[in-house]
Amino acid sequence: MEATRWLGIERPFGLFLGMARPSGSDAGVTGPRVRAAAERLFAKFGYAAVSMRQIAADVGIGAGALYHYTPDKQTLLSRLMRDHLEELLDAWDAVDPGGDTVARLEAFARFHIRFHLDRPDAVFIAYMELRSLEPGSFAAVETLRRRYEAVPEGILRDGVAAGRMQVGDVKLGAMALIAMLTGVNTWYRDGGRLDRTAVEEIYANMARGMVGVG
Amino acid sequence: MEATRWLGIERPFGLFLGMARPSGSDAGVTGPRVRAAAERLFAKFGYAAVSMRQIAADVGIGAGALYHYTPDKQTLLSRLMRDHLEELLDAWDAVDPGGDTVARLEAFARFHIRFHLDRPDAVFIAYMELRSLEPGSFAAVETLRRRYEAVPEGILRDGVAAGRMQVGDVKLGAMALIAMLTGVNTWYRDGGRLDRTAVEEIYANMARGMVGVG
DNA sequence: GTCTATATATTGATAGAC
DNA sequence: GTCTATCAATATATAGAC
Repeated sequence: MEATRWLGIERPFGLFLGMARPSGSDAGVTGPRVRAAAERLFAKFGYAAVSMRQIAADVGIGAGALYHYTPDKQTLLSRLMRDHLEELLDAWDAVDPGGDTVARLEAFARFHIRFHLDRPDAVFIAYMELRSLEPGSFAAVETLRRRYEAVPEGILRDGVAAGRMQVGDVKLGAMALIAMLTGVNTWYRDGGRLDRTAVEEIYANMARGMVGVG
Repeated sequence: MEATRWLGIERPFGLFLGMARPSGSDAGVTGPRVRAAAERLFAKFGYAAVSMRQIAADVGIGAGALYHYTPDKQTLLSRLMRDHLEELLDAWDAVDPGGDTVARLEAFARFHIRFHLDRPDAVFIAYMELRSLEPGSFAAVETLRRRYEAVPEGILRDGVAAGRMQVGDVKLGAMALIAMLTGVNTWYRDGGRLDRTAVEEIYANMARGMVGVG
């Protein structure tokens, strides 16, 4: 059977199950690969420094073919950032233990470190490329970011109200906590002196001390 | 007198004191203006996104004239970063109170916030454009950054040795402290709910709690 | 769904006039 | 010290063949 016939003729999808797919067809898998390549390259070199050709080359397709998966470069960036923050919010909702405020604080600290260490590229982009967003996307991302900041803020407010925590200012305490925890991404490397669990434990203790938990 | 004569004829420098300078002559002041424009634009849009033409336009000269002040764009960036970190180290040496470890910790926290809030553009560049540096410049900047990290590390080590502080790991405590303090730059704005002194006070307290100062 | 070819704009850096 | 003109490279995005 000639390759040209394979490529040119439409066939019912089921015919390809378990078979080598014709090389021109990657329905459903190229999209995610474009996304992954963009995330990796944007994090490594910065949005402005990465060309659509670089992304295409990383995926293994031509530059023109990229535009079947995103209308433009800007949309590629803004979708990465929005999806990252929405996933972050959903993930916390799924693990929030509720109840005791000190327990929630510790759970938040451990969750934040774990989630962020698992996605260093997305985290870096979400913090560094805000300036590369057009106004509309920027506003949407800011809203999501503020919703996440409200999480530790709520925990601290409850903790102070319950007399379990002492902090000069709840809002500042939340910002300080997030900055401290996110900072782990700048130095942690797998295989280093301390593993993730040890790091989580140490930071959870510092988080407690920071807000006056005796 | 014709403008062409003013521009074309060399004159002793003293002749221009107190007079309007001929428009083509800015000896000694254009250099710093190039530097300032680059710092502002790199911080706002990112190194890769800023063109030499943009910098020149901001200064009010043509693109070609820029190359009298820097051999290339990369040198402009690396000099900004190195100078910033050297100034940071010198500034701490000038205010380090020495002696009591808890007093030094508080002094460091206040100093770090103050110094960084005064130079938001340089700080942002120093943290975000490491990836834009060529290997040689990168190594030099990393060395300076590590020297600064050694400051809080030394304070914590002394504090733990003196039994005044408790921290799970000295190195992690130093990194957490720096990240927490630098984070102020992401949200602080003059004229907001709290002024700089109030912010310094609150963060100094959180810093103490973080390392177990009772 | 991918390719090649291309339109149009912009980039960093240099040369030479004044 | 600044200007104008320019080179060679590269950018995003589109059009149309297969």
